Amino acid sequence: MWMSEEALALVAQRFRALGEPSRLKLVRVLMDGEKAAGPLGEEAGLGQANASRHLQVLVDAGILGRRKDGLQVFYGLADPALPELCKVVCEMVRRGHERVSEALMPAGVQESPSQRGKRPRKVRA
Amino acid sequence: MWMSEEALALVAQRFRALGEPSRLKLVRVLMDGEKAAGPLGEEAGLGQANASRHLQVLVDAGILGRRKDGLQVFYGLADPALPELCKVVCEMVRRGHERVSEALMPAGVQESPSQRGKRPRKVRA
DNA sequence: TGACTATTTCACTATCTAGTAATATGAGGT
DNA sequence: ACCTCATATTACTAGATAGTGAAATAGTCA
Repeated sequence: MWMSEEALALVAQRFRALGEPSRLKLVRVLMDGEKAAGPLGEEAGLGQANASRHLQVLVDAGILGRRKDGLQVFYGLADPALPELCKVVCEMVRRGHERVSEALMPAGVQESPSQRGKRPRKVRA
Repeated sequence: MWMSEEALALVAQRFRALGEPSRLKLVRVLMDGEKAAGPLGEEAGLGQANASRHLQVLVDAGILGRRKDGLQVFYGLADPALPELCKVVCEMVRRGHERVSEALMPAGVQESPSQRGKRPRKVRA
């Protein structure tokens, strides 16, 4: 329709890069401005090696950019649309949480009685 | 700062749910309107079990909603902001792809010469 | 050059995830 | 009740990923 297989993979890559709490912490710290890898990882509560790898993932996904200055490597947001993006998702989460955490329905869509409280089975907690 | 640990996990969950090409295909199909699981999975090119599981992930993440009608289960987008969200990310990808796929820099940020073509090493293809 | 420092990479384990085939569940029709 | 269809769930395998600590690498300063 309106997207190639390859472009789809790129979009997925970006979404997935933002799909780990640790990486979101890094991004959040960088909202205030660029920061060196050391303090950045520390502020996000990550080990050094771990932070480095997550930063690499974010750079590979085009979320972050890097700048070397002397001994340090500074990271910063690579796209001005990123705060907007996070804002949209945060609002989605907020909207979603006004309702019961499961029963999120699109307009006019309602769950059949059989799914409500009938069978606890194993609801994939 | 402006987000609890728990909220961060929820945001990450949503991002991660959109971080797989198969799931993006499902979402893309649903842009036109709700559809039953069978045709939906088929149109996305997924096996039955696989589609079902991906749909569950999307519902759990609050991306999709479901409606049972007789034998069939119809899925639909659960949040009106979703198309907007995808649009923003697609534009990010487009912007990022105008440049060389690696050298995405934030404003005024430039890579040190040592990182450019010097060490091929193992660039995490 | 040589020592020092910030950062990245390596080795490893544990956890998670995608995909597939087979089975179970649940609703309708006969 | 039985049988069938649509969907969901369950093993199971293979591959990816997070986390950690030790070691290597790149850059700076004496």
